[in-house]
Amino acid sequence: MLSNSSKYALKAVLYLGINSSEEKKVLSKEISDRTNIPKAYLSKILQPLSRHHIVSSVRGPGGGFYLSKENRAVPLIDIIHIIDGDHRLTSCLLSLKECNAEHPCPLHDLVGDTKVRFVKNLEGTTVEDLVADIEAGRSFLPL
Amino acid sequence: MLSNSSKYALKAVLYLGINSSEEKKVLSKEISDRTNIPKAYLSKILQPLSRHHIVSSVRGPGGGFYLSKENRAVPLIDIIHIIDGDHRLTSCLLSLKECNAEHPCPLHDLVGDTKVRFVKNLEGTTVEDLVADIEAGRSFLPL
DNA sequence: TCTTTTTTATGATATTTATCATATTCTAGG
DNA sequence: CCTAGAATATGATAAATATCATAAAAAAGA
Repeated sequence: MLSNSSKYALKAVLYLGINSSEEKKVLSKEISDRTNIPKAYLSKILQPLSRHHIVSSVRGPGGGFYLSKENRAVPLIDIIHIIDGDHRLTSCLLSLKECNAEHPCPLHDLVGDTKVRFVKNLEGTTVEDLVADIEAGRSFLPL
Repeated sequence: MLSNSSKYALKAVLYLGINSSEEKKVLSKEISDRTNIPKAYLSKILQPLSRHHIVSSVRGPGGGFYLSKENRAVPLIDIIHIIDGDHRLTSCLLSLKECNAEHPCPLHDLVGDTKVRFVKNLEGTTVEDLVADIEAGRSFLPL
């Protein structure tokens, strides 16, 4: 469903959503320590996120990672697409190119709209939505 | 979601569902040729399926693989469990051990019951159900 | 401009998954 | 009981993913 890497990406972004701001930047080492994501691996994941403006970063002393207002408005699906590409989530259960609603593979109706709805949820939910849930105690920050 | 191996397993079982019977056994080579599953890899997948009585097999001249009446009544989830284990399908989206409905991770409600329902469908659907769909033209056999 | 702090980039290793190859066991038939 | 046809078992290789390590670039401050 999701690769390890995109799970880590989501965790890291959520950590920044809760613990960072333009004024309070966070070191990758801190994210790594608190979330138990291996340090060097995390760095490799943060790079494309930074390049694609999912997270913000400044280097040098006093630098670090943080989420800007714009970053917080990013839909979750973008994070997954950047890390996993856009095929992994949407492809047919049997990885058949020719499978669709009009010409369904045998498993097609077993997933039915469930996967479609899940993807729609990922498109319609932003980072700040999840941060709000965590801050309201409706879910917990994965550490 | 599903490993390559369990996709192959499902395809192979469906091929047998359509093309085999107690009287008409099928060589692994034929399955491989028709479904484009690599021959040696397919053999490795058929072995645990045979051991767990998901498919039937006899060796020696005139032998091969086939589905018995009992094999056809096997729910799909069994095939996936044998190949992938039972964690891959049911685990939390972020692979968090502590995630559940009362203590949900931030993504929990995005999947919501959709995954639960999918698994229920896999439990409630048998090989013969899918074979019937294919034979009735409601879906196609993946070749 | 030098040093330190931090991200960014690149490359190396390890682990898992997928694939290939071959030897072994079983069974039917001559 | 010998031979050939098949599944079964085991081990080797390749490719993808995850992880580790280090060097380079940028930015701030002295």
